[in-house]
Amino acid sequence: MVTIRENQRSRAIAAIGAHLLARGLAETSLRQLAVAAGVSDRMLLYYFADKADILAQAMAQIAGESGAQLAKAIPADAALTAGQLIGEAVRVTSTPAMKPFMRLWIEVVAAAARGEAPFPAIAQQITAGFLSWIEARLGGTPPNERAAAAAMILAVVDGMALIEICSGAALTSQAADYAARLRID
Amino acid sequence: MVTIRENQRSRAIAAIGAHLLARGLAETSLRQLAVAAGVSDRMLLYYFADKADILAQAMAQIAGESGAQLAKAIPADAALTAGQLIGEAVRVTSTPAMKPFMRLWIEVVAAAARGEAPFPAIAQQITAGFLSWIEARLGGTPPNERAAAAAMILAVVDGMALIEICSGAALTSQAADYAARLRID
DNA sequence: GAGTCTTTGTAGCGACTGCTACAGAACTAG
DNA sequence: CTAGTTCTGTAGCAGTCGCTACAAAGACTC
Repeated sequence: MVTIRENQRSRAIAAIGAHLLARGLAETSLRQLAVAAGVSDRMLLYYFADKADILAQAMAQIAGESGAQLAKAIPADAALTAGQLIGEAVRVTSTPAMKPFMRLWIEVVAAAARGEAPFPAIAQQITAGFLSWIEARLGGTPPNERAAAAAMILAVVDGMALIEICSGAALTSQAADYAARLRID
Repeated sequence: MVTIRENQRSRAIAAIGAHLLARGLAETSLRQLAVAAGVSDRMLLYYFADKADILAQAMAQIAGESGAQLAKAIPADAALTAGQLIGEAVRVTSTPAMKPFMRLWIEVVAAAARGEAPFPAIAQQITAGFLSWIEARLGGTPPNERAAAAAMILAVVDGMALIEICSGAALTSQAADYAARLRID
Protein backbone atom coordinates (compact mmCIF):
# COMPACT_ATOMS: atom_id res chain seq x y z
CA MET A 1 0.00 0.00 0.00
CA VAL A 2 2.98 2.27 0.33
CA THR A 3 5.14 1.02 -2.45
CA ILE A 4 5.45 3.99 -4.78
CA ARG A 5 5.72 6.63 -2.13
CA GLU A 6 8.11 4.69 0.08
CA ASN A 7 10.15 3.66 -2.88
CA GLN A 8 10.47 7.22 -4.10
CA ARG A 9 11.20 8.35 -0.60
CA SER A 10 14.19 6.05 -0.19
CA ARG A 11 15.43 6.89 -3.67
CA ALA A 12 15.25 10.58 -2.75
CA ILE A 13 17.10 10.02 0.51
CA ALA A 14 19.91 8.22 -1.28
CA ALA A 15 20.22 10.87 -3.98
CA ILE A 16 20.08 13.74 -1.49
CA GLY A 17 22.63 12.01 0.72
CA ALA A 18 25.03 11.81 -2.19
CA HIS A 19 24.30 15.45 -2.96
CA LEU A 20 25.10 16.47 0.62
CA LEU A 21 28.37 14.56 0.58
CA ALA A 22 29.35 16.14 -2.71
CA ARG A 23 28.20 19.69 -2.06
CA GLY A 24 27.91 20.13 1.67
CA LEU A 25 25.19 22.24 3.19
CA ALA A 26 25.66 25.09 0.76
CA GLU A 27 23.07 24.00 -1.80
CA THR A 28 20.21 22.78 0.30
CA SER A 29 17.19 24.83 -0.64
CA LEU A 30 14.14 22.70 -1.31
CA ARG A 31 14.37 23.41 -5.00
CA GLN A 32 18.06 22.47 -5.10
CA LEU A 33 17.44 19.29 -3.14
CA ALA A 34 14.59 18.46 -5.50
CA VAL A 35 16.86 18.78 -8.51
CA ALA A 36 19.41 16.55 -6.80
CA ALA A 37 16.71 13.99 -6.11
CA GLY A 38 15.36 14.21 -9.65
CA VAL A 39 11.85 15.15 -8.59
CA SER A 40 9.91 18.38 -8.17
CA ASP A 41 10.07 20.30 -4.92
CA ARG A 42 6.35 19.76 -4.66
CA MET A 43 6.92 16.01 -4.55
CA LEU A 44 9.70 16.29 -2.01
CA LEU A 45 7.21 17.84 0.37
CA TYR A 46 4.76 15.10 -0.46
CA TYR A 47 7.26 12.41 0.46
CA PHE A 48 8.59 14.20 3.56
CA ALA A 49 7.06 16.36 6.27
CA ASP A 50 9.26 19.39 5.71
CA LYS A 51 12.79 20.40 4.88
CA ALA A 52 14.16 19.48 8.31
CA ASP A 53 12.69 16.00 7.88
CA ILE A 54 14.43 15.58 4.53
CA LEU A 55 17.80 16.65 5.89
CA ALA A 56 17.43 14.57 9.04
CA GLN A 57 16.69 11.39 7.11
CA ALA A 58 19.44 11.99 4.57
CA MET A 59 21.96 12.70 7.33
CA ALA A 60 20.83 9.61 9.27
CA GLN A 61 21.47 7.50 6.20
CA ILE A 62 24.89 9.04 5.64
CA ALA A 63 25.82 8.64 9.29
CA GLY A 64 24.77 5.01 9.20
CA GLU A 65 26.88 4.25 6.16
CA SER A 66 29.91 6.07 7.48
CA GLY A 67 29.50 4.41 10.85
CA ALA A 68 29.49 1.00 9.20
CA GLN A 69 32.58 1.96 7.26
CA LEU A 70 34.33 2.95 10.50
CA ALA A 71 33.22 -0.21 12.27
CA LYS A 72 34.78 -2.29 9.52
CA ALA A 73 38.01 -0.29 9.43
CA ILE A 74 39.16 -1.18 12.95
CA PRO A 75 37.94 -4.25 14.86
CA ALA A 76 35.62 -3.36 17.72
CA ASP A 77 37.64 -5.45 20.16
CA ALA A 78 40.96 -3.78 19.41
CA ALA A 79 42.40 -3.11 22.84
CA LEU A 80 44.34 0.03 22.08
CA THR A 81 45.77 2.74 24.26
CA ALA A 82 44.64 6.32 23.67
CA GLY A 83 47.97 7.11 22.07
CA GLN A 84 47.70 4.24 19.64
CA LEU A 85 44.07 4.96 18.78
CA ILE A 86 44.78 8.59 17.94
CA GLY A 87 47.01 7.50 15.11
CA GLU A 88 44.62 4.82 13.91
CA ALA A 89 41.55 7.05 14.12
CA VAL A 90 43.21 9.89 12.27
CA ARG A 91 44.42 7.48 9.62
CA VAL A 92 40.96 5.99 9.10
CA THR A 93 39.10 9.29 9.02
CA SER A 94 41.62 10.74 6.56
CA THR A 95 40.76 8.06 4.02
CA PRO A 96 39.53 9.52 0.72
CA ALA A 97 36.26 7.68 1.29
CA MET A 98 35.77 9.42 4.63
CA LYS A 99 36.84 12.91 3.66
CA PRO A 100 33.52 14.10 2.21
CA PHE A 101 31.77 12.88 5.33
CA MET A 102 34.19 14.68 7.65
CA ARG A 103 33.78 17.88 5.71
CA LEU A 104 30.02 17.63 5.86
CA TRP A 105 30.33 16.79 9.53
CA ILE A 106 32.08 20.10 10.21
CA GLU A 107 29.26 21.95 8.52
CA VAL A 108 26.70 20.02 10.53
CA VAL A 109 28.40 20.94 13.80
CA ALA A 110 28.44 24.60 12.83
CA ALA A 111 24.77 24.46 11.89
CA ALA A 112 24.11 22.82 15.25
CA ALA A 113 26.02 25.59 17.00
CA ARG A 114 23.73 28.03 15.24
CA GLY A 115 20.72 26.09 16.54
CA GLU A 116 19.44 25.43 13.04
CA ALA A 117 16.93 22.57 12.97
CA PRO A 118 17.39 19.65 12.65
CA PHE A 119 21.15 19.82 13.13
CA PRO A 120 21.50 20.02 16.91
CA ALA A 121 19.85 16.63 17.29
CA ILE A 122 21.79 15.15 14.38
CA ALA A 123 25.10 16.43 15.72
CA GLN A 124 24.39 14.93 19.12
CA GLN A 125 23.57 11.53 17.63
CA ILE A 126 26.62 11.42 15.39
CA THR A 127 28.86 12.54 18.26
CA ALA A 128 27.49 9.77 20.43
CA GLY A 129 28.17 7.29 17.65
CA PHE A 130 31.72 8.49 17.24
CA LEU A 131 32.37 8.37 20.98
CA SER A 132 31.08 4.85 21.39
CA TRP A 133 33.09 3.72 18.37
CA ILE A 134 36.19 5.13 20.03
CA GLU A 135 35.45 3.83 23.51
CA ALA A 136 34.87 0.32 22.18
CA ARG A 137 38.45 0.29 20.91
CA LEU A 138 40.08 1.76 24.02
CA GLY A 139 40.65 -1.57 25.77
CA GLY A 140 44.19 -0.50 26.58
CA THR A 141 43.02 2.50 28.58
CA PRO A 142 41.74 2.32 32.17
CA PRO A 143 37.90 2.21 32.12
CA ASN A 144 37.49 5.32 34.26
CA GLU A 145 39.54 7.34 31.78
CA ARG A 146 37.86 6.09 28.62
CA ALA A 147 35.18 8.79 28.35
CA ALA A 148 37.71 11.60 28.62
CA ALA A 149 40.14 9.84 26.32
CA ALA A 150 37.42 9.21 23.72
CA ALA A 151 36.36 12.86 23.74
CA MET A 152 39.97 13.94 23.37
CA ILE A 153 40.54 11.57 20.45
CA LEU A 154 37.35 12.77 18.79
CA ALA A 155 38.63 16.31 19.20
CA VAL A 156 41.83 15.41 17.40
CA VAL A 157 39.97 13.68 14.57
CA ASP A 158 37.52 16.55 14.14
CA GLY A 159 40.31 19.09 14.44
CA MET A 160 42.17 17.40 11.59
CA ALA A 161 39.10 17.83 9.39
CA LEU A 162 39.04 21.53 10.27
CA ILE A 163 42.73 21.91 9.47
CA GLU A 164 42.18 20.27 6.13
CA ILE A 165 39.56 22.90 5.27
CA CYS A 166 41.75 25.82 6.32
CA SER A 167 45.23 24.68 5.37
CA GLY A 168 44.86 22.01 2.72
CA ALA A 169 45.74 18.37 2.46
CA ALA A 170 49.54 18.67 2.53
CA LEU A 171 49.89 20.28 5.96
CA THR A 172 47.07 18.13 7.31
CA SER A 173 48.88 15.00 6.27
CA GLN A 174 52.04 16.13 8.05
CA ALA A 175 50.00 16.99 11.12
CA ALA A 176 48.38 13.57 11.02
CA ASP A 177 51.77 11.88 10.93
CA TYR A 178 52.86 13.99 13.87
CA ALA A 179 49.67 13.17 15.76
CA ALA A 180 50.44 9.46 15.34
CA ARG A 181 53.48 10.02 17.57
CA LEU A 182 51.41 11.23 20.50
CA ARG A 183 51.57 9.16 23.68
CA ILE A 184 49.94 9.35 27.08
CA ASP A 185 51.91 9.62 30.31
CA MET B 1 36.81 65.38 5.86
CA VAL B 2 35.92 61.82 6.75
CA THR B 3 35.13 62.24 10.40
CA ILE B 4 31.46 61.35 10.60
CA ARG B 5 31.53 58.50 8.18
CA GLU B 6 34.76 56.99 9.51
CA ASN B 7 33.65 57.44 13.05
CA GLN B 8 30.35 55.72 12.38
CA ARG B 9 32.13 53.04 10.46
CA SER B 10 34.39 52.08 13.35
CA ARG B 11 31.48 52.25 15.79
CA ALA B 12 29.54 49.88 13.54
CA ILE B 13 32.46 47.47 13.29
CA ALA B 14 32.78 47.32 17.06
CA ALA B 15 29.06 46.79 17.61
CA ILE B 16 28.79 44.18 14.88
CA GLY B 17 31.87 42.42 16.22
CA ALA B 18 30.24 42.14 19.62
CA HIS B 19 27.06 40.92 17.95
CA LEU B 20 28.96 38.21 16.07
CA LEU B 21 30.68 37.03 19.24
CA ALA B 22 27.36 36.92 21.06
CA ARG B 23 25.18 35.41 18.35
CA GLY B 24 27.48 33.73 15.87
CA LEU B 25 26.74 33.75 12.18
CA ALA B 26 23.08 32.89 12.63
CA GLU B 27 21.74 36.43 12.68
CA THR B 28 23.75 38.17 10.03
CA SER B 29 21.30 39.54 7.51
CA LEU B 30 21.96 43.17 6.63
CA ARG B 31 18.86 44.22 8.52
CA GLN B 32 19.90 42.26 11.61
CA LEU B 33 23.43 43.62 11.49
CA ALA B 34 22.02 47.12 11.14
CA VAL B 35 19.91 46.67 14.27
CA ALA B 36 22.99 45.40 16.12
CA ALA B 37 24.96 48.43 14.96
CA GLY B 38 22.14 50.82 15.86
CA VAL B 39 21.82 52.24 12.37
CA SER B 40 19.62 51.58 9.35
CA ASP B 41 20.59 48.96 6.82
CA ARG B 42 20.72 51.74 4.27
CA MET B 43 23.46 53.41 6.29
CA LEU B 44 25.39 50.20 6.71
CA LEU B 45 25.70 50.01 2.94
CA TYR B 46 26.75 53.63 2.89
CA TYR B 47 29.56 53.00 5.33
CA PHE B 48 30.67 49.72 3.74
CA ALA B 49 30.89 48.36 0.22
CA ASP B 50 28.66 45.37 0.76
CA LYS B 51 27.77 42.69 3.27
CA ALA B 52 31.00 40.74 2.73
CA ASP B 53 32.95 43.91 3.48
CA ILE B 54 31.09 44.41 6.74
CA LEU B 55 31.69 40.86 7.90
CA ALA B 56 35.32 40.89 6.78
CA GLN B 57 36.10 44.06 8.75
CA ALA B 58 34.21 42.92 11.83
CA MET B 59 35.97 39.57 11.76
CA ALA B 60 39.35 41.22 11.26
CA GLN B 61 38.75 43.33 14.33
CA ILE B 62 37.69 40.33 16.38
CA ALA B 63 40.65 38.28 15.19
CA GLY B 64 43.00 41.10 16.10
CA GLU B 65 41.63 41.40 19.60
CA SER B 66 41.65 37.67 20.22
CA GLY B 67 45.14 37.42 18.78
CA ALA B 68 46.37 40.07 21.18
CA GLN B 69 44.71 38.21 24.02
CA LEU B 70 46.50 35.02 23.01
CA ALA B 71 49.82 36.80 22.62
CA LYS B 72 49.54 38.07 26.17
CA ALA B 73 48.45 34.73 27.62
CA ILE B 74 51.68 32.89 26.85
CA PRO B 75 55.04 34.63 26.27
CA ALA B 76 56.15 34.49 22.65
CA ASP B 77 59.56 33.19 23.62
CA ALA B 78 58.28 30.28 25.66
CA ALA B 79 60.40 27.35 24.45
CA LEU B 80 57.89 24.56 24.88
CA THR B 81 57.70 21.07 23.46
CA ALA B 82 54.65 20.11 21.45
CA GLY B 83 53.37 18.03 24.33
CA GLN B 84 53.63 20.93 26.76
CA LEU B 85 52.09 23.42 24.37
CA ILE B 86 49.04 21.24 23.76
CA GLY B 87 48.09 21.56 27.39
CA GLU B 88 48.82 25.27 27.53
CA ALA B 89 47.03 26.08 24.28
CA VAL B 90 43.95 24.12 25.23
CA ARG B 91 43.91 25.80 28.63
CA VAL B 92 44.17 29.28 27.14
CA THR B 93 41.57 28.75 24.42
CA SER B 94 39.13 27.27 26.92
CA THR B 95 39.13 30.49 28.92
CA PRO B 96 35.64 31.99 29.26
CA ALA B 97 36.93 35.06 27.45
CA MET B 98 38.01 32.97 24.47
CA LYS B 99 34.99 30.66 24.23
CA PRO B 100 32.76 32.96 22.17
CA PHE B 101 35.59 33.49 19.73
CA MET B 102 36.25 29.77 19.37
CA ARG B 103 32.59 29.11 18.75
CA LEU B 104 32.42 31.80 16.12
CA TRP B 105 35.63 30.43 14.67
CA ILE B 106 34.01 27.05 14.08
CA GLU B 107 31.17 28.73 12.21
CA VAL B 108 33.64 30.71 10.13
CA VAL B 109 35.49 27.56 9.10
CA ALA B 110 32.24 25.90 8.09
CA ALA B 111 31.25 28.95 6.06
CA ALA B 112 34.69 28.85 4.45
CA ALA B 113 34.21 25.18 3.61
CA ARG B 114 30.99 26.18 1.91
CA GLY B 115 32.89 28.81 -0.09
CA GLU B 116 30.74 31.62 1.25
CA ALA B 117 32.41 35.00 0.75
CA PRO B 118 34.30 36.49 2.54
CA PHE B 119 34.94 33.55 4.85
CA PRO B 120 37.50 31.51 2.91
CA ALA B 121 39.96 34.41 3.03
CA ILE B 122 39.16 35.16 6.66
CA ALA B 123 39.61 31.55 7.68
CA GLN B 124 42.96 31.39 5.96
CA GLN B 125 44.20 34.54 7.69
CA ILE B 126 43.08 33.46 11.13
CA THR B 127 44.57 30.01 10.63
CA ALA B 128 47.88 31.57 9.65
CA GLY B 129 47.74 33.72 12.77
CA PHE B 130 47.03 30.74 14.98
CA LEU B 131 49.82 28.71 13.41
CA SER B 132 52.43 31.43 13.81
CA TRP B 133 51.34 31.99 17.40
CA ILE B 134 51.88 28.29 18.05
CA GLU B 135 55.16 28.02 16.16
CA ALA B 136 56.61 30.98 18.02
CA ARG B 137 56.17 29.04 21.25
CA LEU B 138 57.54 25.71 20.03
CA GLY B 139 61.15 26.43 20.91
CA GLY B 140 61.41 23.00 22.51
CA THR B 141 60.58 21.25 19.23
CA PRO B 142 63.08 20.69 16.38
CA PRO B 143 62.64 23.44 13.78
CA ASN B 144 61.93 21.05 10.92
CA GLU B 145 59.03 19.56 12.88
CA ARG B 146 57.46 22.82 13.98
CA ALA B 147 55.04 23.28 11.08
CA ALA B 148 53.58 19.81 11.47
CA ALA B 149 53.50 20.12 15.25
CA ALA B 150 51.77 23.50 15.06
CA ALA B 151 49.10 22.18 12.70
CA MET B 152 48.52 19.22 14.97
CA ILE B 153 48.21 21.42 18.04
CA LEU B 154 45.80 23.71 16.20
CA ALA B 155 43.76 20.64 15.31
CA VAL B 156 43.53 19.71 18.98
CA VAL B 157 42.52 23.23 20.01
CA ASP B 158 39.91 23.51 17.27
CA GLY B 159 38.67 20.01 17.94
CA MET B 160 38.08 20.91 21.57
CA ALA B 161 35.86 23.77 20.45
CA LEU B 162 33.88 21.36 18.30
CA ILE B 163 33.49 18.90 21.17
CA GLU B 164 32.23 21.68 23.36
CA ILE B 165 29.46 22.39 20.85
CA CYS B 166 28.42 18.76 20.51
CA SER B 167 28.98 17.39 24.00
CA GLY B 168 28.93 20.30 26.41
CA ALA B 169 31.43 21.85 28.77
CA ALA B 170 31.72 19.00 31.27
CA LEU B 171 33.04 16.34 28.90
CA THR B 172 35.14 18.92 27.11
CA SER B 173 36.84 19.89 30.33
CA GLN B 174 37.70 16.25 31.05
CA ALA B 175 39.00 15.83 27.53
CA ALA B 176 41.13 18.96 27.95
CA ASP B 177 42.67 17.57 31.13
CA TYR B 178 43.38 14.35 29.33
CA ALA B 179 44.91 16.20 26.39
CA ALA B 180 47.30 17.93 28.79
CA ARG B 181 48.86 14.53 29.45
CA LEU B 182 49.81 14.01 25.83
CA ARG B 183 53.52 13.67 25.05
CA ILE B 184 55.57 13.22 21.92
CA ASP B 185 57.87 10.26 21.36
C1' DG C 1 22.10 83.41 0.43
C1' DA C 2 23.63 80.34 -3.55
C1' DG C 3 25.76 76.36 -4.79
C1' DT C 4 28.02 72.07 -3.63
C1' DC C 5 29.10 67.96 -1.32
C1' DT C 6 28.11 64.68 2.38
C1' DT C 7 24.77 62.24 4.86
C1' DT C 8 20.24 60.09 5.62
C1' DG C 9 15.27 58.29 5.05
C1' DT C 10 11.70 56.10 2.15
C1' DA C 11 10.42 52.89 -0.67
C1' DG C 12 10.96 49.20 -3.39
C1' DC C 13 13.15 45.93 -6.93
C1' DG C 14 13.95 41.28 -8.40
C1' DA C 15 15.46 37.01 -6.67
C1' DC C 16 14.90 33.48 -3.55
C1' DT C 17 12.98 31.05 0.71
C1' DG C 18 9.79 27.21 2.74
C1' DC C 19 5.54 25.88 1.97
C1' DT C 20 0.56 25.30 0.25
C1' DA C 21 -4.12 25.64 -2.25
C1' DC C 22 -6.20 23.79 -6.00
C1' DA C 23 -7.21 20.92 -9.55
C1' DG C 24 -6.50 17.30 -12.51
C1' DA C 25 -4.45 12.64 -13.52
C1' DA C 26 -3.83 7.91 -12.34
C1' DC C 27 -4.98 4.12 -10.03
C1' DT C 28 -7.81 0.91 -7.15
C1' DA C 29 -12.02 -1.16 -4.91
C1' DG C 30 -16.77 -2.33 -5.33
C1' DC D 1 -18.46 1.80 -14.70
C1' DT D 2 -18.33 4.46 -10.69
C1' DA D 3 -16.59 6.19 -6.40
C1' DG D 4 -12.87 7.01 -3.71
C1' DT D 5 -8.04 7.28 -2.83
C1' DT D 6 -3.39 8.21 -4.14
C1' DC D 7 -0.41 10.82 -6.66
C1' DT D 8 1.53 15.03 -9.17
C1' DG D 9 1.80 19.53 -11.86
C1' DT D 10 0.80 24.60 -11.85
C1' DA D 11 0.79 28.49 -9.71
C1' DG D 12 1.50 31.35 -6.17
C1' DC D 13 1.59 33.16 -1.19
C1' DA D 14 3.88 35.72 2.34
C1' DG D 15 8.20 36.43 3.85
C1' DT D 16 13.31 37.52 3.62
C1' DC D 17 17.41 38.41 1.06
C1' DG D 18 21.13 41.90 -0.69
C1' DC D 19 21.05 45.98 -2.71
C1' DT D 20 19.67 50.55 -4.98
C1' DA D 21 17.14 54.68 -7.10
C1' DC D 22 15.53 58.90 -5.64
C1' DA D 23 15.25 62.74 -3.19
C1' DA D 24 15.51 65.55 0.77
C1' DA D 25 18.07 67.23 4.71
C1' DG D 26 22.23 68.90 6.67
C1' DA D 27 26.88 70.85 6.58
C1' DC D 28 30.14 73.73 4.32
C1' DT D 29 32.45 77.14 1.19
C1' DC D 30 32.39 81.44 -0.97
